Amino acid sequence: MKKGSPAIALVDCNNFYVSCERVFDPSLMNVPVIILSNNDGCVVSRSNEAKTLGISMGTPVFKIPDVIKKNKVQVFSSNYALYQDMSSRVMQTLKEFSQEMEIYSIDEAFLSLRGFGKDDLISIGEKIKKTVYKWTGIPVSVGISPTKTLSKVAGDIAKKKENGVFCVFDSAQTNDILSKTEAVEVWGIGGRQAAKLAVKGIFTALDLKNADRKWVQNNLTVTGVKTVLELNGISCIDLETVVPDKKGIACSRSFGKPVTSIEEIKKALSEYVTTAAEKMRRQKTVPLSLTVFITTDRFSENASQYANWTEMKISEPTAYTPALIKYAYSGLEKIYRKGYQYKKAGVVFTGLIGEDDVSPPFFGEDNKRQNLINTVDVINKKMGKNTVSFGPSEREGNWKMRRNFLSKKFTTDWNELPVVYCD
DNA sequence: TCTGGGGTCCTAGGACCC
DNA sequence: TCTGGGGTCCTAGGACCC
Repeated sequence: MKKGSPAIALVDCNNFYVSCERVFDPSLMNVPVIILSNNDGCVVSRSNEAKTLGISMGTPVFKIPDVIKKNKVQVFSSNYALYQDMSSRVMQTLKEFSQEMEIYSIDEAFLSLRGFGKDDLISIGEKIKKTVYKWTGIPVSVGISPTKTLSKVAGDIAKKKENGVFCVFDSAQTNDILSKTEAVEVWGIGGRQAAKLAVKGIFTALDLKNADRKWVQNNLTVTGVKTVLELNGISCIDLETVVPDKKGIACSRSFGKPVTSIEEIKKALSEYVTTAAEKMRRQKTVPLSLTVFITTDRFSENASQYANWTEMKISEPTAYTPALIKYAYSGLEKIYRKGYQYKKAGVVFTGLIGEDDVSPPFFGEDNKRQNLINTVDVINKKMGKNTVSFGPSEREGNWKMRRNFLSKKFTTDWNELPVVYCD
């Protein structure tokens, strides 16, 4: 490998949500732990011990009571406030190792380590792992290669290595590991594409690497071609070092229990709009349109089903929460039908443009609104979510999310800080 | 009783235009 | 027998990711 060649590290937090819980409760070490999705629905994070028990990703928790009971599996509701905060700490730490970094998801980041030799890379990887663990308590694994796609493969192998680091650069070694990787495990290849590939006799990542590019272009589009190139060590998916503004912002939730009245759905919607509007203001954008949707429980075989959505143009684009709540209500009134048991509702804001790009810009009355909303944002940031809110003041009811196994906000609430006892 | 949520990118096909 | 052709823009839907 030449000096100055591209090297990309994928740093991936191991079983991230479980690891966050373990930082604050060491008794969870070495025992099976699972974290549930919103409403305590599905399993979304598993400790290695839980994986060994055969609990798979996405399993509805109500289907595995026996496994949980028999093996004393520790169960937690999702504590996103905690996970997001721990994620920021991990990312801050990673920044120490490279100026060029892409935060890819809550628990993954790509780092450019261009210019280092292979021996250096392994020791840098080990140092990253040690430092993140020391500073945050979160275990990570590190995969390093010339492209993002190969680094993802390397990262999977790193998870099984003692030092948690794996590098792939020379081509014989690359071919060896790709021959042991199924095509469907490659980043960007899902179940549908894998099925198409199988028909063509492409089963492993190595088969895919050597596939006919024309055929791939015609059947898997340019995205597939990029994947193939990256497997060949040709980097064509760049690091996104600046976070691009979101082009759409959505907020939707399943209800804790079925909801029938429009009034109660309005309570839910006003909270969802509030959340989405805060996000839009944070990136200084306003929406051109809003979609509202509602649906009954698609899993319920007995109940009668209904689902509908409506999209509205926002004539004077704004991220002012009360104005957007009004839009959402009017959309809901259009699609709501009496006599159904609703299970989920949501809002989607699309066509987001810079707040300075709207004409006319804020003047007069709008200026007052702007000041008000800024103040609300500051208070909520300081004192906690929904300290001040718009919409119905009463925010309880069937629609509220179930979170029966929630841990504390150890890092984001003064009243719930962990307590350390010393003799 | 009980089955998550939030994004991105790409393409086919329709509408429209000259 | 025979219907013009080519370009752009928009959108719905599919596929993927964590």
